[in-house]
Amino acid sequence: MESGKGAKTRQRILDAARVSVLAKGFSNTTIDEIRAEVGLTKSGFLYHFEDKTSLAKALLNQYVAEDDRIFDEIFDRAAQLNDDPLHAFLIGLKLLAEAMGDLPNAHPGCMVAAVAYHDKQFNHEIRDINRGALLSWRERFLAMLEAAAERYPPKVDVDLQKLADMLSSAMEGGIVLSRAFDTPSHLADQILLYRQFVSAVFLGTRD
Amino acid sequence: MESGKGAKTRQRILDAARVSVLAKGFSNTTIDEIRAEVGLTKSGFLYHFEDKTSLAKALLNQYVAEDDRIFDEIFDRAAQLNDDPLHAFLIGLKLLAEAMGDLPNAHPGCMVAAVAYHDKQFNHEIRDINRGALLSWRERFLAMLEAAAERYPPKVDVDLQKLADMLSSAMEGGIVLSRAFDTPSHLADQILLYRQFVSAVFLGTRD
DNA sequence: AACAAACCGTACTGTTGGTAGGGTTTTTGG
DNA sequence: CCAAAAACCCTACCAACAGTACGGTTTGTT
Repeated sequence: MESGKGAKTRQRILDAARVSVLAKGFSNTTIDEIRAEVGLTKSGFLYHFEDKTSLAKALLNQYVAEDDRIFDEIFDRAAQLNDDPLHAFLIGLKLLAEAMGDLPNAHPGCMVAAVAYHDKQFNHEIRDINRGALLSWRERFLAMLEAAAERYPPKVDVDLQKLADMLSSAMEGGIVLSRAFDTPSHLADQILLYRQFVSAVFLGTRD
Repeated sequence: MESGKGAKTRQRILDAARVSVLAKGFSNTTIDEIRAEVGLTKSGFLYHFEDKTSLAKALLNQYVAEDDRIFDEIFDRAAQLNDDPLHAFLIGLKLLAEAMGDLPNAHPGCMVAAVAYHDKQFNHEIRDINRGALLSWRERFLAMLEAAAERYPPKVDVDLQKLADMLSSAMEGGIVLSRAFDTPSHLADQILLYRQFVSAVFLGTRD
């Protein structure tokens, strides 16, 4: 049971760090800044995280976990709304677009991409978490695509694994656009375009 | 005529900076590191760039310019190979995928995304360059899509501007995947998937 | 030769990440 | 309630880095 006071402080550190990192990037977020926000001394901070890399690791892990929860929620609900695997996936994508429309900064992709771009700076452990998250998303989406493909023979010759990766890619790319233009809707737009492609692949473009 | 010795040194600084920034991110690239690579003293470096932000600006500007050149080259050549606007675009996408397949790190998207993620750290000037680049890509791709749409009535109800942005998004997302998995081919794959979507939009999915 | 551009040298400031180690308060289990 | 462990605080320090300041020297151009 990790419900002591320390766990709560640790979480407050992670919350403060998340805000700053998503706003300014990891390197531009200082320990002193986070420590002040939480109301700790430097020693207090270092009691919870031995160094900044350790903080990055915890931050990324938490993000990935939260992400899995969100995906579970959305696609489970979509599956409830429609028994057909393809249409459940399409409904899930619409729900996903809605969910991401307001808060692109809250999406884990931000954190994953932020880490992917920092690259060499981080140790192997963190890079593995990153890669692992992308791989788990691939498996998740691929399973749904394969289920859809069984009932609907694809009308476009695509590699389903790449098509699965395309959703991750669309989210990462959509986040870049959203941040550059400072308009969150771009992320939702890209997810919906992906949805149209999936629809075209399995259902064709017939009116 | 900017062909003096200073301009050459300046370029050597930019070249060295590019390598480090793409490998480790901007914040993790030190002036001292670049200076040593070029064989300068710190004073010598600061003679060419008054501070690190000025270097970032020059780096981004050069990247965007180089990018425009590459796009010009590829899509001009594609237009030569086929008079039809749609097929010229599709050919261009294939050439683009080939060109990006080997060297995803060389793509400006890396730099643009790196800046987009750093965000607040940079001044408005740099953010504007970034946004301007994405806007110019949008216009470029949109023009080709509109030309295609005139001859081929879209079979999928898509906003052409968003479809234009989707290519930028696919490249940015593809770069994230390529870097995370350390396999350059992901970028090419995502461009080719985008190509298949464009084909489906204008030509349909009929065999 | 004159002048400016392209550097070098040195010394210094402030911020940040991180180390070291002892001290104090708070929480918790027996 | 009491002892031990957890959760902090305090002070001092180091090294890396960005940036300032400013005078001096070399190199290229005309």
